[in-house]
Amino acid sequence: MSAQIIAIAPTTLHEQVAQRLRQMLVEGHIAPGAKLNERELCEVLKVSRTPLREAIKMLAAEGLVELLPNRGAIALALSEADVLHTFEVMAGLEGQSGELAAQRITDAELAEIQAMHYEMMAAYTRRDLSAYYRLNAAIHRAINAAAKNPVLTATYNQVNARLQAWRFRSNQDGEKWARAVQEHAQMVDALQARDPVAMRAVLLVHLAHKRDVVTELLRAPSASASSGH
Amino acid sequence: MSAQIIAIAPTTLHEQVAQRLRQMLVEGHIAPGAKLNERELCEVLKVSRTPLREAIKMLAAEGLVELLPNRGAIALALSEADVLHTFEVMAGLEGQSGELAAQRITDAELAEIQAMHYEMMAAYTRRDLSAYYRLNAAIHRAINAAAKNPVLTATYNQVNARLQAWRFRSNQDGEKWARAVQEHAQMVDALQARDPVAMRAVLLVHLAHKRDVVTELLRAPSASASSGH
DNA sequence: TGAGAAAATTTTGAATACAAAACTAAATCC
DNA sequence: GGATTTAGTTTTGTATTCAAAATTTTCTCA
Repeated sequence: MSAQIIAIAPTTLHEQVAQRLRQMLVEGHIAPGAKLNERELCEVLKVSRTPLREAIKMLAAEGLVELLPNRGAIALALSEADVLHTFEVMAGLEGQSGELAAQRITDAELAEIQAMHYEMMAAYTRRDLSAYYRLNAAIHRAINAAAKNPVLTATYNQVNARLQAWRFRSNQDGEKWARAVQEHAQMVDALQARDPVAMRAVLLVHLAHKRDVVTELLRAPSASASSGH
Repeated sequence: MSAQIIAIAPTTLHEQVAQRLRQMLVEGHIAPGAKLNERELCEVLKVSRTPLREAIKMLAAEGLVELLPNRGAIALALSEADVLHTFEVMAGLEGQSGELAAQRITDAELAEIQAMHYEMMAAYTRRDLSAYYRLNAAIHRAINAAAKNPVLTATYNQVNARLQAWRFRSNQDGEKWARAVQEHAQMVDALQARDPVAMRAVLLVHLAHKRDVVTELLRAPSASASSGH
């Protein structure tokens, strides 16, 4: 009881600041390429520069911001080539996640993923984009967890964070959405069959398609206006 | 000319401190699990606490140290399970590196890797462990570079850094050393044949064997005494 | 008017100062 | 004597201050 309170207890200030900045970057409140003004952020976050700067250094190590010596930090702005490279790595990590998950998933974990899959189908049927995104992310997280490798999970999350700003606004059209849903069904099948090879294959295809959706969007100049939230 | 000087020019202090700490951690000058005393490190590195703390935060984000709220930082101390998990991820990343390298390597890059391979064979024949390590690392770096994916390279380097402290002292016996050399020959063959599947397979095996060498060492309590340098 | 130089301002980088938490050790009590 | 409490010290976390670099603005001169 008291142990739980301690576990939840407020962490250090720089940790909290890092968390909030991460959120602001991922949700696009700080635009890609935008300068992180220390004075401004101090006022917004109500902290002094010391913990703010420590947080910025952490985000730099995570690859979410870039440090320019004597010029502060700017929010990560991925070029198209960067996006392709990042998706390539993500595909490898997701593929491995799936491969390991198929080997290590428990019946309970599988049942939960199946349940979330049905919920996602419901959201898809209703064209409820917000719920769909939430469940989609939860399923991918669950697959990752089923791989039972915390290092893989951490690496995956870190690389994935850099893409979140884009995925957040990836409003795919009907055909591609249907395709993604179908791929998700194949994932559940592969997990049920405990087939690592099939699982890896599905996830590689799935990520390649996600990549195509994002790069298409990247080429459309009106991209910045669209958002599901 | 002057542009090059500027490019090499001294970076910020926290960046330099991070670099030196990284080195100290990887080379074991700071033992795994040891506390990073800020006062001490300030004196050793001749800097104030501000840039030191910023550097420590970066290393924490990289996973080289662990932050304990109100207790400072300790050097990463991997359990055997951590090492296994890390090698699993490394295998995936190296496998992908090899796969991509086989598809994208240029003739010049291949020639250089072949040359380094022969140099490594010479070092092996002379049982020159130091030169062997250096060339071995250079070859793996070259394969990674041939994959032409900077995100993959960065991810690989970051995960790999956590294992460096162990590899540094992985004094393998004759039989395993011979096996590793043989695997390297297979890599060169696979690259020459531009065979991504074979390349991936060789690297997965190679990493599995490296993992076995390190875990064996990890179980031997006298591990801390041995070192090749 | 406009390009370039110089001064003022802002902003970042680093050191110092202060506050709070954790650790150490002495002292007290049973 | 041993355990516990309490005072003292150390160490970490955060705020503030100082210095240097970069940016902006103003001024000068063609």
